[in-house]
Amino acid sequence: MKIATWNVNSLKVRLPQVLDWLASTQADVVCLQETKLTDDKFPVDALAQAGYDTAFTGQPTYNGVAILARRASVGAPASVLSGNPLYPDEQKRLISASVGGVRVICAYFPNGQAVGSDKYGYKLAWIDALLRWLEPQVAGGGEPVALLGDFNIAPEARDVHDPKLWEGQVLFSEPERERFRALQALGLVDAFRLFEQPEKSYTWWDYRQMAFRRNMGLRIDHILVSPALRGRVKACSIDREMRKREQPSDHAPVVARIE
DNA sequence: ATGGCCCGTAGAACGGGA
Repeated sequence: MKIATWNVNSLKVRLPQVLDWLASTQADVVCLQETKLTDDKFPVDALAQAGYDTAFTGQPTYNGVAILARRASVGAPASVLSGNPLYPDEQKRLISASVGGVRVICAYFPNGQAVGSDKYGYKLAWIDALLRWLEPQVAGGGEPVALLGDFNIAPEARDVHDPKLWEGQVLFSEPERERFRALQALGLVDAFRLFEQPEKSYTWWDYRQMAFRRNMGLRIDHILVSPALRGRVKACSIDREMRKREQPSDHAPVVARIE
């Protein structure tokens, strides 16, 4: 089973690319972030025609997350839950569903804007609530858990093109990295780091400064798996191809293969 | 030295992203 996460930065704009990418990768489960679509505008039919059943939650202009499940291989998303019951939030950043025997959690962590800002405080509180909600799910004897999404956290120096420049900045500040470690302390494992990876592997590059061509990026999109899945992960990689296209998302997909 | 882009909502700039 191939599972993936991709911040598409508007599913309306990116739908043709998403359909192309689904056709070429044949991913079984895909978590999307920043759909920026209200539910009435979600492209249910186009994705169904491509072979994917969907679960989604959105709002005007901002945020929005979705889980796509390849009907022929894993069936439709089941037991769909929008949001975190421990953190009522009008921002649509979280959706989870059971797919292919895995509890798939699709998350769009808040950006935080600037360290010390209100949005930064919201980011930390949002993650703390996520931790409280996840703990029993990861520890419990239920379905194995996969947490996929745009975490808006670069966990280590090697995940940042210029760690000195980014030290203390939002996305790489110590309180954010500490929370990433708290997710790991629950038992969740960074699938990407289970394998030998190229140096300077990133998932996001600013649209400005020709950042992609210069590989000035951050690794902020992640796939974390619970202990029961760890041994079943056979590969994990960043798919840079879509970032090379015309009118790309600023994020690249991350893909993991689970046996 | 600074900021340089893209998207949505607009129906011009601006908030937000990261």
